[in-house]
Amino acid sequence: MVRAPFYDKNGLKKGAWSREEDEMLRAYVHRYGHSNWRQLPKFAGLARCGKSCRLRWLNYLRPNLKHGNYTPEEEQIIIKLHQKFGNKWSLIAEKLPGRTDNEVKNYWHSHLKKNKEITISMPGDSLEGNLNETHQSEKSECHGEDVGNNGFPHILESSLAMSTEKSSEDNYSLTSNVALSTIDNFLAKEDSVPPLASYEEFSGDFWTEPFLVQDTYIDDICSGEDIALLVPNFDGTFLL
DNA sequence: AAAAATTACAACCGCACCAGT
DNA sequence: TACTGGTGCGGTTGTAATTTT
Repeated sequence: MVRAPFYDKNGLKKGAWSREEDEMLRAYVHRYGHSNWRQLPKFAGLARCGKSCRLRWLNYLRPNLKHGNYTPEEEQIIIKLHQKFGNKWSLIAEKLPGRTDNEVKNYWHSHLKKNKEITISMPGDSLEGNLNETHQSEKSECHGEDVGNNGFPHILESSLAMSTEKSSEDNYSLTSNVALSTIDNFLAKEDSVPPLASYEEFSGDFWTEPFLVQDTYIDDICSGEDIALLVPNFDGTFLL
């Protein structure tokens, strides 16, 4: 389902990431963080461009990410927020702990876009008005002090309790009443909600503070001695 | 059973924004 | 003020997997 790996004219690898590359990137970020994505692949011993490393980390290797199995609640949030914000995927993803903008975007295009006509006819919504209005307020609301806030009640918890079966147009109608009331509450207090719980637990400032992980995670990535062999120093040498 | 069509999603690309100089 | 480098975001592509014919 991914592009076949290949090397471009500059010798940089493109396409699908191998397990080894994932482990190298994960181990490097774990050890040194990612203050400079452009330099990172060189020090990490990866034949990738920094942009590719960043994308791989953000969309796949980051801790606390969820993959697949969107709950009806999540589905409804995406629909609602898309009505409100339009294609502001990063903004929408902020409200969905463990989801990335890329994943939300993909999900929208592959699952929800076709339901748009149904969705926008739901009562209580003034789509155009909301879009214009919220895009105006968005700058201050989402790039200011309230960025990353998350008032949505227990998405992760409810996700676990819910069936893991993928949502469909059928359960869309079944769950919409309950889900929408929850989501409306969520959206109503959106301006005063706390930061993403999952990331807060992980680190006070995910991007600038040292990488903190659970023991299980460390055990996982350090289980093989090859990992230790792959961890480079900033001077270009490698730790053994 | 095979071919064709469709779906799902990881990854790439280009552009915009921001900070530093 | 203009330029440069780094980063983030949104759109798009490529292709494996799945479904339909």
